[in-house]
Amino acid sequence: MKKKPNLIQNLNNITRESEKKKRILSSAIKVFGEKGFQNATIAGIAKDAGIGDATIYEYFKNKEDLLLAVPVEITKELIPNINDHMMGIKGAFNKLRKFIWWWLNFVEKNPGYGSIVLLEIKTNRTYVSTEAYQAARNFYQIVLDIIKEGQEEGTIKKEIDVYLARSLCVGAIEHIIIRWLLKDRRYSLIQYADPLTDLLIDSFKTLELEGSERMSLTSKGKCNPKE
Amino acid sequence: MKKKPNLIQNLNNITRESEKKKRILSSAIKVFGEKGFQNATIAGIAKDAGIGDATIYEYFKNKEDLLLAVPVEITKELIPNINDHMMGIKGAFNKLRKFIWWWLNFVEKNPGYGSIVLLEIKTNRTYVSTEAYQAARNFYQIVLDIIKEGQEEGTIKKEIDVYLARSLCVGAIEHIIIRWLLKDRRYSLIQYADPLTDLLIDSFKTLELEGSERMSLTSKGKCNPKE
Amino acid sequence: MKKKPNLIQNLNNITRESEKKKRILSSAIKVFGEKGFQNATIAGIAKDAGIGDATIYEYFKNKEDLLLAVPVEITKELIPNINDHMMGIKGAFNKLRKFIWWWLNFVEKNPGYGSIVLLEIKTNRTYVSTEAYQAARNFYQIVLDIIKEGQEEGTIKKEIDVYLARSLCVGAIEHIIIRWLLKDRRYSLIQYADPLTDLLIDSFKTLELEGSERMSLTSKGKCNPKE
Amino acid sequence: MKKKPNLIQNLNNITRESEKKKRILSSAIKVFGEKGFQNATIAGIAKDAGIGDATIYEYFKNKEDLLLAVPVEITKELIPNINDHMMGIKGAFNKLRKFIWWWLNFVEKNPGYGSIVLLEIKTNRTYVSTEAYQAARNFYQIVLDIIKEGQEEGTIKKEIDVYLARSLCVGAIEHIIIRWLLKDRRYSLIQYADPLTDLLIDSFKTLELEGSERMSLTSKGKCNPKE
DNA sequence: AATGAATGAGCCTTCATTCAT
DNA sequence: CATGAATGAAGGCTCATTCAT
Repeated sequence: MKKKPNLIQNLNNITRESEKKKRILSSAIKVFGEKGFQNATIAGIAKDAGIGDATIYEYFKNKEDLLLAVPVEITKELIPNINDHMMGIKGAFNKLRKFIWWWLNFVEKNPGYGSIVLLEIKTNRTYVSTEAYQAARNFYQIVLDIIKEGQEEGTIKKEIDVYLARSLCVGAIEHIIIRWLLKDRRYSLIQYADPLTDLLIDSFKTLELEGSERMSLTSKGKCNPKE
Repeated sequence: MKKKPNLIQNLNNITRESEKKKRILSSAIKVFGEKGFQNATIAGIAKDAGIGDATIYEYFKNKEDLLLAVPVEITKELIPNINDHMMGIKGAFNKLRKFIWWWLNFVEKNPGYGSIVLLEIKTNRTYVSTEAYQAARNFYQIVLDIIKEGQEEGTIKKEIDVYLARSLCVGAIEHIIIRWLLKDRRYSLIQYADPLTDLLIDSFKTLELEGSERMSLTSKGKCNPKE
Repeated sequence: MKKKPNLIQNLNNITRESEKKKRILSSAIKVFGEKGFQNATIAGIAKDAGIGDATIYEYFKNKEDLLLAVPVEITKELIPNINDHMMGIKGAFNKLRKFIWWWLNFVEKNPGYGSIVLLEIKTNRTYVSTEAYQAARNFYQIVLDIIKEGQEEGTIKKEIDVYLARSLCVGAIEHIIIRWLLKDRRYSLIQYADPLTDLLIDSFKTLELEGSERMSLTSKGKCNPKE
Repeated sequence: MKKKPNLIQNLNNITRESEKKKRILSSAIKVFGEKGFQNATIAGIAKDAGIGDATIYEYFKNKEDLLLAVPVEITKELIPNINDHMMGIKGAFNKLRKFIWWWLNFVEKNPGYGSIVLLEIKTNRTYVSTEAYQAARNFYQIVLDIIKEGQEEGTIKKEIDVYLARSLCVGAIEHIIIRWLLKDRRYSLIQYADPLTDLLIDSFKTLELEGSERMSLTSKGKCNPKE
């Protein structure tokens, strides 16, 4: 009674369905990101998406499933995207700098997504074992790879535990992001990219690097060559 | 009928009232810590404390008030305690090492408290402006003071932004703790204290320190004196 | 599975929704009327209406809103109804007699509604400023109009304060009804209609009317012509 | 430990006890009158009386018992008081005028008591069979006696049903009082005494009285002497 | 596929009442 | 007597989920 399906629409069915799914996901990011998981309602997300409540259950098992779908789906696009950005960059430290900048920039542009991952998913006991949690964490595999690369190329101390080094990177980034998310968000996130990277490089770099490679890394000329 | 009062109990009358409040807080830490705020119930906390549901409302305004009371009350004891532990320690890096160890050790012994602060309070938009949130964050003022002290004594680079440095410390510590809280907690937290401190010192230290002070700091002899 | 829909039901779709609302209102009148507002429960009303508890909240904001909806909704039907009954009746006293009879008769047939208006709404401080209270009181505007009409036609003393006269009418009617509601309700209310009207007419009438018009008013020949 | 009882205090025990009871009753009238039965709390009444919650239960069985004690106790003082005021007044109509004035005046001076009787007791199904309800209603026995006296002395029509006549009086008085209680109470109640009495007298009086006795009753000279 | 009306399960909170002191 | 700390019982309300259309 509502709309007669025709051939073309049927042909497009597959894509159209995923488009509606994306619309739901988009509204979910928005609403979950603004209100948090508990305070968000299915009705609210459905209304934002311009669909009926029950329609959400056509695409997602339940409210939790919808929340968890966010990082799973988004990460699918995120990792190719960051990999694309990484191409052509040489050296672990240059890559690290790029990654940190890229991540801070992405969250600043997509605070809803950042909220969901950092405020909802990553601190919820029940989500540790889910695919969503893995997806979010796998994202940081990139950092691990960078550190390993640095060790292989000799710029990062070999005696450093790579997982601890990753914790240092990720912990600092996330800490800065979380503070920003909880505040008024009026200041820019990306301003932290370079200073933070500098600190991390100082922490990781082999001693021989002093005064040499680092020079080319710091944009602000903060480094102090030995002589 | 429940317990025969004796002289000592009578003498303790004044303290006994606050002891019941402490019993509630203790159960709140346990239950909130295990199940999270949303999944915890007042009935569950009351049962754990061995009291009636309504009694909780004699001491706390509501469920949220009880949650927020946890960091407020505990921090009151925590800061004097850590200050006490800090006494007699010389040098910013030695203090930092001690602090990290102390904090990791405390959370390992009190995972419920850690859960409440890191998983409930610190990532909740609605609690940002509360006294509880401030109490939890004020705890890290200690780190800030240590960093400033290091800059004054010349062991920490003066060009470092102290707040960024604190974010590095706190972010890393919390990241390690959160992972531990969400996992099975079967491994020890304090094992990260020294390696993490080493990484942070490398990040903060003035270049001239190479080979001198740091030698005495690392217990594991990881440092590489320039020769 | 519950009931097979047929054509007629489909045609009634629009009305069916308001029919469910009416069913809730009907149960609310019954339960509130029997137990009073405080002792009535949403669960009880829902059960009486044969629906789930939550369904009530689809149609009414909360318990209080449901109570207050009763006079608002009912009065909408009541006033046209009484106006219809008044048509074709000449003279203020004849109208007054009819009104009193109609009102007593209505309450006798709908004691639940009477209870809600007279025992819950009209004696509750918090409901004075509500639409419900106004609706219930506006009903008595009819009495005011009758009295004014009587003064214009010369049958009711012009020096009488119309509002005081209304208080006399309404106060007496309500007093009789309240007593009936609180008793076993085994006696008939409408028996009071004529005697009460006679008393009121004696109170209101201009002196010249003695022995003339009133004769035709009293059905029971109680009047005593002057000789 | 709190206060040492001495002989004199012990001797006064009996009176002191009833004084405390009166203090509780006084606070009950105040709090019940202001907030209504449901919204009033035992704690609130106890606080107003300057005693502990549990003390109320030393004098009254429960909250309901305390409410119902109000009219029972007060009426004990009220009826002798009004009887005292009635002394020396001749004629049913003069007595009626006095009674109406006295009652309106009393409520205006004691709105709390009026609220309890008219808003809580007299409209509550559960209190119909209580002593309190009877006490409140027995008060109006006075009106009944006045009407009977009027019939005996020939000033009130003998064919009037005395109970209906009482309903007319009581209904009108209470209606006026209830409106006043629910409004801001800024206008005076006693202004209604004379006009209302005049209306009632017109309703009750035997026809022969026209122009004779009524002359002396109406203060405003509204009467129309026969010649 | 899409919907929205219907719902039941669940929990916080209040407060009259009691009892040990 | 007087008390206040302790409590159990009870109910309104929300919202994720379902199902008939």
